[in-house]
Amino acid sequence: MQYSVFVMTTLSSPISPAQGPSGHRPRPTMREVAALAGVSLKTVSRVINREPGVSAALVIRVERAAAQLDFRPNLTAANLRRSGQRTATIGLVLEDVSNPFFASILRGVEEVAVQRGVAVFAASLDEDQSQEQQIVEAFSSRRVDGLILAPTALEQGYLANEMRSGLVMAFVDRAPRGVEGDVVVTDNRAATQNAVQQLIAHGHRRIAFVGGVSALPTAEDRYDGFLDAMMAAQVKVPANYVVRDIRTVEQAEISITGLLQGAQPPTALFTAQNLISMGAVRALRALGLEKEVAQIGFDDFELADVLNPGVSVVAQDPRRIGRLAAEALFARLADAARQATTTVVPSELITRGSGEIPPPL
Amino acid sequence: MQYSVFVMTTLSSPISPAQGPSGHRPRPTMREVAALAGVSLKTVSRVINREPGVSAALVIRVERAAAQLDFRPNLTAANLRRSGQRTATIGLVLEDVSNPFFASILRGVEEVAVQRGVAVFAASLDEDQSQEQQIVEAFSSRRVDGLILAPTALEQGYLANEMRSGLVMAFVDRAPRGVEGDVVVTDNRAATQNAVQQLIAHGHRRIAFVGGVSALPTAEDRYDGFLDAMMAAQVKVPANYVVRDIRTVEQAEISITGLLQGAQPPTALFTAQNLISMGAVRALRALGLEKEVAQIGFDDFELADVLNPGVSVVAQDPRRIGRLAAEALFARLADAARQATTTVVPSELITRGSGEIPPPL
DNA sequence: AATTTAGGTGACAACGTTGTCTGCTAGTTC
DNA sequence: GAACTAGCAGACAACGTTGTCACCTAAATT
Repeated sequence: MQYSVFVMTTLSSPISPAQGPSGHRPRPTMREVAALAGVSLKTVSRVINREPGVSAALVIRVERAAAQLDFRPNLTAANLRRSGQRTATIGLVLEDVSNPFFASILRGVEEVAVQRGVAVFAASLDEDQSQEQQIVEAFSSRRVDGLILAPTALEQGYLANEMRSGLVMAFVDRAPRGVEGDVVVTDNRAATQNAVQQLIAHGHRRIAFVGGVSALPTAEDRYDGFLDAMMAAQVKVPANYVVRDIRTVEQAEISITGLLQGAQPPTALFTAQNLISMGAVRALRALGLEKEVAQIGFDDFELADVLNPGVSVVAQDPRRIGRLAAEALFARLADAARQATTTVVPSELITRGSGEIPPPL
Repeated sequence: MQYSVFVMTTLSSPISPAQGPSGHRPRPTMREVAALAGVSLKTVSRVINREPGVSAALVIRVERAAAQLDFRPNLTAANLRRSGQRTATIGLVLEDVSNPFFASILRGVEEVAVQRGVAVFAASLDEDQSQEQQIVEAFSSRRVDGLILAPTALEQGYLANEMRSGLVMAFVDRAPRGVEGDVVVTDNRAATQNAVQQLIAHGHRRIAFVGGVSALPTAEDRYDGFLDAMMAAQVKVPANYVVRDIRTVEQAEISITGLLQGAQPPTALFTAQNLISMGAVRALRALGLEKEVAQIGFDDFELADVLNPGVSVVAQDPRRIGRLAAEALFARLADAARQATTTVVPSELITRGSGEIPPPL
C-alpha cells in the first residue's frame, strides 16, 4: 500500500490562546488552592486525600477552590514522599502488542490494573532482545511498582539486581532464565504432545513441525511436546520435517510452501504459533491443498472457524493469562514474602476439521 | 471454554531472601552513590546526566559506584525539579487494545515514542464512555506530557481545562467534539462513498449498511458516505437496510443473519467496521451465501484474502495513524504555539472478490 | 474557675533530584 | 609575584507533595 497524506491546518484552538500564543498557565499546585481557599497547604492535602479531621466547612471551601482552579494532584510528587513509595504504576513488556495474542494479554492486565487505580506502561520489543533490558531499566527509572515481562532475551539474570532493589516481577507466556518469580504459562509441552498425538491417531506418520524462535522456552517446549508424541508412537522425524526460527507470516508461508512442494511432502503440519498457522493457511490454500494436508496450530486466531476446512487449534486464553499475571503481581506487591508461584493455564484442543483430515491412502 | 488452573508453588527465589524473608534493601539514591564515591551529591547528578565539568577521574569513580550499587536514577524525582516539568511519558486512551485496529495504533505510537525515550501508558475504555474522563484525569495526575485519545465519549469539552493547564492532546481515528487539537483520521466518508459506489456499479441496488455505535463520528461519517453514494445514484434506502449501533462480532452476526433471512434481503452488504465485517463473514458462510451476496467492509482484517471469496475491504493503515498522531503530539510538545493540524490518511479499496459479486438477475 | 481533652489547623522537614551560585585550586597572563 | 582566569566541586534552595509534631480553640470535666 502506498499512501500519501493530506494535512490541513485549522485555525488554532479557541482555547489555547487564552494565555498568549504559546502559553498556558502552569498547573495549579496545592499551595495555590490553599491560597484561594484561605487555608494552609496541609489542609488542602488532607481534603484531597480524604483524610479525617477537617471541618465540613473547610472541606467544602477547599473542594470549591480545587474545582475552580482545576487542580489535579501531582501523583509523582506525592509518591516521592508517600510511604512505601508506590507509584500505582506497572509496566508490561511484550514482544509485539499488535500480535493479537499479546494484545489480549495486555487487555487482561489492564482489566485488573484499572480496578486498582493502577496505570499500565506498555512496550513492545520486536525481535530486538537487546532492547529488553533497556526498557526494563526505563520503567525501573520511572519507579513502576511492578513489571510483567514476556521474556524475549536469552537470559534475565540482569533482573536480579532490580528485584533485590524492590522491583516486583511477574512473567507471562515464558518462564524467565536466571531469576525466579511468579510465572503464568500455558501447558505448551503437554498440549502439543496431545495435539500431535491426535494427528498420529488419525493415521499420520509424515508430520512436520514448524516453530518459532527456538531460543524461546515456548518454542522449545512445543518442540519437545512434538518429539514426545512422535517418539511415543515410534515415528521417525526426518530433519527436513522440522522447520524452526520462523518469525513472520511471510516466512512461514514461504517455507511451508517449499516443504509441501518438496519430495516426500508431509501429510500433516503442526504449526507452533499463531503467525505460523496463518502462514500455513495461506500456503495450503495457495496450493489448493487445504483439504489434503492436515493442520493443527498452536494459538487460536480470528476466523479460524469460518475457513473451509476450519483450522483445528490448541487454544490458549491470553486475556486470562494476562489477568492471572497481574493478579500474581498485585498479590506479591501486597505481600512481598509471598512465595513465587508458577501457574499453568491449561489450553484446549479445538477440532474444526483441518486436524481431522486423514492421510492419503 | 471452561478452564481450570494448576498452581504450583516453587521454592522461594534464591535471590530475594538475601535481605531477609520479605525484605529488599531500599533503592540506592544519589546520596548513597555520592558517599560511596566520596564526592558530593551534585557531582553524582552531573555524572549521571552527562553534564560537562567533571574531571575524568571523578566520572569514573562515580560510575563505578553507581554500577556497584545498581543505582537507577529516580525519574519522577528528577522531573519534579527539572525545568519544563517533562516526565517523558505519554498516555494513549483507546476503545479496546485487543481490537487489532487499535492494537496497531498503539504499536505505531510506541514506535515513535520509544525513539525519544518516552514511555507510553495504555488504557482501554470498552463501551464505558464514562471512564474516558476518569482515565484522562488519572493520566493527568501522573503528569503525562501528552495524551493521545480516540474519543469515545460524546463530548470532550472536559478536556479544555486540562489543555489550558498544559496537557497536550492529539486525537486518533475520531475528531473530538468541544475542543480542538491535532487530529489524525481516515477519509471515512469519501472512502465509504467510493466503496458503495463500486457496489452500485456492479449492479446492486439493494445494499444494506451495517454500522457501529452511531454516536461516534467515524460511524456517522461512514453512514453519510453510504448515503452520499446511494443518493448520487438515486437508489432508495429502505429503513430495514440500515442497521446501526452494532458493538460486537456476535451482534453483527445475529443481525446480519436476520437481515438476510428476512423478506427482500439485500444483495450487498457494506459493513462499516472490522468486527462487523467478521460478523458478516460468519453469517454469510453459515447461510452458504458468501458467493451470492456481495460484501465490502471497512478496515482490513487478518485472513480476509484467504477466505473464498476474499473479502474486499477499505483498508486503513492504523499503525501509520498511530505514528502520525504521535509525531503530531511531539511536534506540539516541542512547539506549543504550533497550529493544530488535521491529517487525513487516505485509505485504499482492496478488491478481493466479495465486493465484485454481481446481484442475481 | 482552673484544668483537661478533643478536634482542628498549620509550620516544618523530608522525599530524590536539579538549578544556581559560591568557593577553591591550579594554570595563565602581565 | 600579583591578578586573573578557567575548570571543577560542593552548599543550598527548590520542585509539589505527605508525615510529624506543635499549637490553638472551645467544649467537657473537675
